[in-house]
Amino acid sequence: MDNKAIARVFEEMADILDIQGADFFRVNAYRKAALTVEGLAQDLRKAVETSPGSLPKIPGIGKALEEKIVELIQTGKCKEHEDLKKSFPEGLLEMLKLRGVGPKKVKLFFYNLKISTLADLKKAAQQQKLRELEGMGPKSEEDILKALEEYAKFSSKRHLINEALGEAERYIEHMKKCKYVDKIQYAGSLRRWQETIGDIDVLVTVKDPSKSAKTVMSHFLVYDEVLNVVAEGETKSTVVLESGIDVDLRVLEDSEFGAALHYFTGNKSHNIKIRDLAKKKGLKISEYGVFKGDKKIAGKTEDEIFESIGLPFIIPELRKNDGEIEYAQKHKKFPRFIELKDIKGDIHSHSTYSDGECSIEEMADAFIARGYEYFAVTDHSSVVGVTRGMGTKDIKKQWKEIDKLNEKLKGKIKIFKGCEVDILKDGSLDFPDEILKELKVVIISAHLYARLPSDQQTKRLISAIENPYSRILGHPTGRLLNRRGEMEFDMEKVIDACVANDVCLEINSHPMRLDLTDKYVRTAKYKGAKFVINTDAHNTNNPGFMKFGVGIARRGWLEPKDIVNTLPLKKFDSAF
DNA sequence: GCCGTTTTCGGCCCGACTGTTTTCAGTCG
Repeated sequence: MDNKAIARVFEEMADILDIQGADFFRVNAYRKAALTVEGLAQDLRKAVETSPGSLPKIPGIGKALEEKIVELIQTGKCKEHEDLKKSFPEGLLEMLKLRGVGPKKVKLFFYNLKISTLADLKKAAQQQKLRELEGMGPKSEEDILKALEEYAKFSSKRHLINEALGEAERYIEHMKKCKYVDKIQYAGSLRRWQETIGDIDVLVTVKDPSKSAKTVMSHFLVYDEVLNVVAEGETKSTVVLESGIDVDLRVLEDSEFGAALHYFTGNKSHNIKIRDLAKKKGLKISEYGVFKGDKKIAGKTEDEIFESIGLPFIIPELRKNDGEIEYAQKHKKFPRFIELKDIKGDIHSHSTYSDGECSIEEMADAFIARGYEYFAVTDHSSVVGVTRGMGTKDIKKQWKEIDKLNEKLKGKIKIFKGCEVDILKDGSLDFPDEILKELKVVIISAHLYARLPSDQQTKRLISAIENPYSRILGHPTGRLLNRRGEMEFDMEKVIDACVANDVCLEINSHPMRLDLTDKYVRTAKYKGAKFVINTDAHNTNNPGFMKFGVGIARRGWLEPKDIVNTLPLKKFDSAF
């Protein structure tokens, strides 16, 4: 049982306990533990193997939860979880996913009307039986039907970051057409550059709030793409867009903007910790500001908020209560993390020589437009049928074309010869050495045999990493967001092999991949790994994905020196 | 269930909006 599965068990236990009406703080402890376990880079299975019966101290995991983790790993089950499940029909938990339905309502429906599935619930709402229950009325029935429809339509998929960002930017453009809008900024998981996005939070300040706040709010609701208005208030409204994504708008006074920006950017557990710190200093922090008694002492900027509790500014990407607050307390200063402007080239791209949509020259123009000094063409090797990979003849033809283009584009951009060569089942590479040795950028990637047993997969990857021509391990876990999970292998051993063999780990910026992800990036950094951030561009628009990879790198605490393609051309050419 | 410069008990972030209510509980973020 891996970390993710353990987290799911804790989450499920929290849900069941919640419905049963268990102590709120106990329920919360399970939820917090689920989040913590899911975010851990360290594989708990391994921790239990090395020292059975005990785990390293993990914040939020005490004796009881630690025992459950050990039990889950050793037996695949946990007695208390099984017992809880027995007391409950399965469908009950799915009801919690409906908008506006929480544990109390599920309990109400189940114990009064024996409703245990979404289908039952729909029937009861249609037959107007829900309104007979305490606290329910015709409107709540209508809301339930709406929520069921929404759930069926959009399921529970999270949104890819490029889609969410596009929606946010278009919405903000719309808002800017309202003349009373002053400052406007998206916050939330999008501002943290999280890999997938649940909903979009937008904050605006208005000029002369008493007169114009209402106008701004109505402007928010009349956007073309709004499918549904979920909530509508004076300072806060929520809508669902046609694409299924929620947008929350908060209307603020200028003096509150920093406090609100901080509050709506941090994840829940970062915010709780910050508020807790403030409390210990005799202060109170809310989205409206920092208060000492009744007196407001800060709120206009985020800097003020951090300053009020004696911390340096924490970049949005780190605000997930993952050690950033403790680091800030201890060091009073963060290193300068990687930024988009530090990237000098993109060394993973495709052309019509394999599954790319554009010629090498078209790709070159796209990279020149981004101000890069170099890029690498790394088309696929032949084994992956769907990618129309290159054979030996094709790649030699490609070299000639690259040589010609390098003449033509001299002074504008340098094109490096490369290949995204497939890792075969036994760990050997899909091109012979005499080809590989001619290449500047050899990316080794696994596209096939994703389901090998973990041991065998680890061996396969390490054997490929040990090939003297390997330079970059491409999209290491092979996951596709919302579509398929990570390959199973021993990440720590693979990272160690990369460090030992001077192979860089790729942060693949494609929004569907974002692979490696932040937690592994951080582990790898502390093991001394080097990284590249690439877009895996298949057309001339894809180079724009670079910012997402940079976001992941920042979330993983990377500095420019950790990343090879921050090197200017000459240094890159001699050092890589 | 977790945790401790309020330390082994008694806390545990804080506020907006909604529907069903005549003052509030539930949900959400």
